[in-house]
Amino acid sequence: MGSAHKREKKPEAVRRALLDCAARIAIEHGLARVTVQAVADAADVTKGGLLHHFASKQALLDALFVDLADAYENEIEARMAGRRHATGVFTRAYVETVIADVAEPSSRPRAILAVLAIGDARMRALWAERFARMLGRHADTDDTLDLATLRFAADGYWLSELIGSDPRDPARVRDSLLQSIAVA
Amino acid sequence: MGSAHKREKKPEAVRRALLDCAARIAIEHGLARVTVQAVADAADVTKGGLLHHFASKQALLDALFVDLADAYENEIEARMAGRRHATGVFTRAYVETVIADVAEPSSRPRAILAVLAIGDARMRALWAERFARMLGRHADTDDTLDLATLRFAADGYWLSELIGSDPRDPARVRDSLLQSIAVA
DNA sequence: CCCAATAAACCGACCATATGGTAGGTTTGT
DNA sequence: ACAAACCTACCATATGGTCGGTTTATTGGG
Repeated sequence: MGSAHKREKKPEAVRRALLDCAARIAIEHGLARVTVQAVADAADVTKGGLLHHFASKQALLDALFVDLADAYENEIEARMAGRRHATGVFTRAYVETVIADVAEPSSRPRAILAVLAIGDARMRALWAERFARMLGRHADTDDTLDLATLRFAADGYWLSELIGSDPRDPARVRDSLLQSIAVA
Repeated sequence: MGSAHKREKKPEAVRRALLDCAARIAIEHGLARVTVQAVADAADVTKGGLLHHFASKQALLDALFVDLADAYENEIEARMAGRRHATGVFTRAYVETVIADVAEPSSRPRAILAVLAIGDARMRALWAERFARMLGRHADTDDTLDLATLRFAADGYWLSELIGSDPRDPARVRDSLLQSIAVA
């Protein structure tokens, strides 16, 4: 409700809340129900309040995309830190990150990212470009078809969990995939 | 334009056109732009005309879902026809079908299905249920984790092609996956 | 074989609501 | 006092949907 102007002002927190709420609505109910009003309500702010932080709905979604994509990439890079620069380092971190996303029911950056990217053609391009850059950075260690296939498998598993079509134990799938990297 | 009431009436063709146009808009521009008006325009019918065939927008999307899901399942079953009832028959047909979907730029039932299912929580449930049934029918030959992983890989590849994040040659990916089935 | 009568396909205008966005004011922080 | 955060009220448009009419196809009786 509209009482945020009487309480303490913490714009950074509100901005975060707006992004989080938009993300939650997107996974829980679908992209179509991510309206300015709905997000504002969920974040306990008025529409005007939201539009103060984000110039438009597009800006909101773009910001959400960037926010999630950054978090996602950072997580992968973080998992790579300290490991030997060898074949499959990137793929290993990638698989771990993707599987971790399905294991964590709340806050699923990957899932929301997909809902955004699949639902909107514009975001697809952004995502493709970003991913291509990320992959290019590790082309020397991870550009084989076999490794790509492992990443595909992780993505496919992740997709199946998002939809709920073929439930499998995350740990088992992860171990199975990581073992294949070791072999390759 | 609204001139369909002067020309020959072929309701079946119009119905198909409506479904096809809805599908096309969904992949090309995103689910958000699949409006009753847009679909009607694309199919060269008025809104009233569309609402005559489908009681509501939901009904349109539901029908599209059923239509695509049926076509998809039928294609898999068709690919299985005549093959020995042995380990991996279903997975083999599944992989072939999914890869064929990315190879065919026009008319991509799988892609549209995903756009629908990922974008809307309700459809996700429908898809999950349907897939579970299909899988259950072949549990005796295709319920191992290894085979599931191959299906995941096909899905992941397919997803990457939808977004355009990691382009690979379909035939190569397919052969690589099918070979793994033979081994397993 | 013709021709009403009936049903189905389709249109056009209209409606209520939801939506994204704007403008200007009020409250809080510095 | 000044600016940033936030709200209220408002606007134009888009959207899903309804309703009654018009056009085409089908069908049964003479």
